[in-house]
Amino acid sequence: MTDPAGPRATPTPPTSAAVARRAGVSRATVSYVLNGQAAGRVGERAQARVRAAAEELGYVPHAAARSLRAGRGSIVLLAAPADTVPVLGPLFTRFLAGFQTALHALGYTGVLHGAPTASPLAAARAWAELRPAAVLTLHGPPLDAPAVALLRRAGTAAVLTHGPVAPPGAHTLLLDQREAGLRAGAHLLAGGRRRIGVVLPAEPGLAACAGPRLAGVRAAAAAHPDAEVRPLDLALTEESAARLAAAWPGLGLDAVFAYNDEYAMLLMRALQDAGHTLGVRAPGDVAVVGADDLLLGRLLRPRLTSVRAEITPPERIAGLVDELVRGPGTPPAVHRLGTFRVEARDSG
Amino acid sequence: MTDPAGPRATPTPPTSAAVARRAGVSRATVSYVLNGQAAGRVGERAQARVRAAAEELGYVPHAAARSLRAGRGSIVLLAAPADTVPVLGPLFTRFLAGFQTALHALGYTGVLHGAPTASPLAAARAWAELRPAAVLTLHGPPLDAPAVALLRRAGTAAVLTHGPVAPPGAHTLLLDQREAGLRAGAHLLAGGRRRIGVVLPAEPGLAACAGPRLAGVRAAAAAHPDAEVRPLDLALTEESAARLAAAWPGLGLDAVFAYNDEYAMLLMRALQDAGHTLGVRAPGDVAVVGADDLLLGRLLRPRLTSVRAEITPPERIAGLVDELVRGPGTPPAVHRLGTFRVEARDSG
DNA sequence: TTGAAAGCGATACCAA
DNA sequence: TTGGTATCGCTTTCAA
Repeated sequence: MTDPAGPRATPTPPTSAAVARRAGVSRATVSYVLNGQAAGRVGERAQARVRAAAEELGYVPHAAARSLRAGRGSIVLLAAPADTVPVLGPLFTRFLAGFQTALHALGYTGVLHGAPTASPLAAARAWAELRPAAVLTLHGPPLDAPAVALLRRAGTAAVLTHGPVAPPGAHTLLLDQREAGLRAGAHLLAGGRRRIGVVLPAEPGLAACAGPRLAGVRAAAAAHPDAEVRPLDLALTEESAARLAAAWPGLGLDAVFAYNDEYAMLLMRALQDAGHTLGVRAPGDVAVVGADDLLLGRLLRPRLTSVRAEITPPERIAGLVDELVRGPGTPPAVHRLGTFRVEARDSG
Repeated sequence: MTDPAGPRATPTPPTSAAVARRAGVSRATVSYVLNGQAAGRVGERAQARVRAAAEELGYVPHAAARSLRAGRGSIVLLAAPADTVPVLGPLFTRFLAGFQTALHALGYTGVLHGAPTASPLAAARAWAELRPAAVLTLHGPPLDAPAVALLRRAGTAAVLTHGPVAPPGAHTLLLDQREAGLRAGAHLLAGGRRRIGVVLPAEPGLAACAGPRLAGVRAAAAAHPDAEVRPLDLALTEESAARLAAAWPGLGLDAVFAYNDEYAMLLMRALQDAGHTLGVRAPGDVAVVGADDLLLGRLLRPRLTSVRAEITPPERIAGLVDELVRGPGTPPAVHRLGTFRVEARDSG
């Protein structure tokens, strides 16, 4: 009579005590053997018996109990507000993949926690419950001072947050979005453009990147007395793009930094579609620069000029985290997460 | 003399005992108050003192201790092999975002764990250490029987795995990739196409989807005695696409299901670029169908016909997980994660 | 070479 | 209405 539910969840999962009983040794011995501390302490025969018993029972150590006893957990929390994860794109997910693998190699469990969070403090509280060894934020609203203080009080050895400046006690992971705008602006200005539009996405959650990018373009323009920068609202829909395209002649712009390759393509396409009636040619009359260097930018015609982030290898960041966790006294510093450069192609 | 490291990690984070001392009550009382079990047990004044003390100390309960005591954790593990996360695209990340929010509302902590996956069993072991309330796999190699058995023995109340068929003890989350191929094939056949190429991505990690999709197209073609299906290898590079395009006249195909909008776009572009010399017009001579309904498919000209997954609302899946966790006896069943339909546009 | 036992933090039973 | 206390699973010190 087989159980229709298959192998059922045991009322009590096997513990190290169960392994000890089965192997005929004490729980201490089991612990030594299974953690590689058995050299010179436990006999060969006993070791073999313990390993066999663990195998047969399907024993898996209880991470919670272990970290409770050890006083420190091995979870590294990658925090990203749930509602912004989708828009981060392949750049973020690729980093994430490499980072988790690297952390695993160092003995940590990297975990992505999408915070459904009103305030940074509420998010920090939720994270602190897990007593993570480290917390990193890469996107969304950066941690503020109270949030950092809470995490540190909860024993988080390393707190790293993105953004231009970190609150006291937190390290900074710098992927300066201003730089993206700066590079795009400088590129366009070097190409002789002077009246630059900057797309501000209407989508929520992108404002955190969009603001600094705009500021970067402004900074680049400051060097040219005759340059002008104008923000443009755009949602990721064809209707919104058509509206913006229709208004284009009145704006008198000769270039646009479109926040992102997708927005860039959307806008460029709308300008092309409406171009005949408006007398605007893209990219002839208006240079278009995107960002993130997505595949689509290379496939569409004209090929899209794009600002690309060159991210620090995930292994390096993982190594940094490990260092900080092991030396919790390390004074906060700024760590570059990457830099930006322009991949010049046909659109501008 | 302020500490340059800012608020330092306390040697010992505040515990419920600390709160109890500060409030002048016992640990039990603290527990009652902070868990809403205080009604009719603890006096108003004591409650207020406890809450104040917790606030002042920045007390955050220790999830490990709690789940150790409770016997079950509140973590819901979303397992996705790290190396395939990047290729899942916005569809997956959007689902993830909604799912984590929904889980949070139900009192769970949804967490994405990119498995450094040698074998399903090794991955399962890593997950089991966290004693999650539930484990879901949505992509990559599905769990096999030993992996499921391990998780269940470790007390995981609900194990849900994707793929056509689940091992004993696991529920099935069905997003049948065969259906994608079936719909694409049926659409092309209905349009009069008979010699259908099916792109098999060279990128690792996609084979799990690609195989069933090909099988689906074959199934659709089985209804037409004169239909023919031919697999095509393609990597996500312009070189690979150019090679395939150059070989195109010899293949004699009048349609292609390109796995994905990106591959579709890449191939269509290559065919257009090489079309003049080859005498092949896309989409005239060859209909192109993509999948995932990415934005770029709508921006491209001609607009790309695409097979789109309509995913079950994440709240529903979260509710299902909650149900299964609370009724661990529930016999395994198949739960649809979504269905596919064709979004017909200009390319086929 | 092995075992007994303390204790990590939170909870819930039972007694007061 | 409250407090003492056993307990969850594991590690580690100390004693045998």
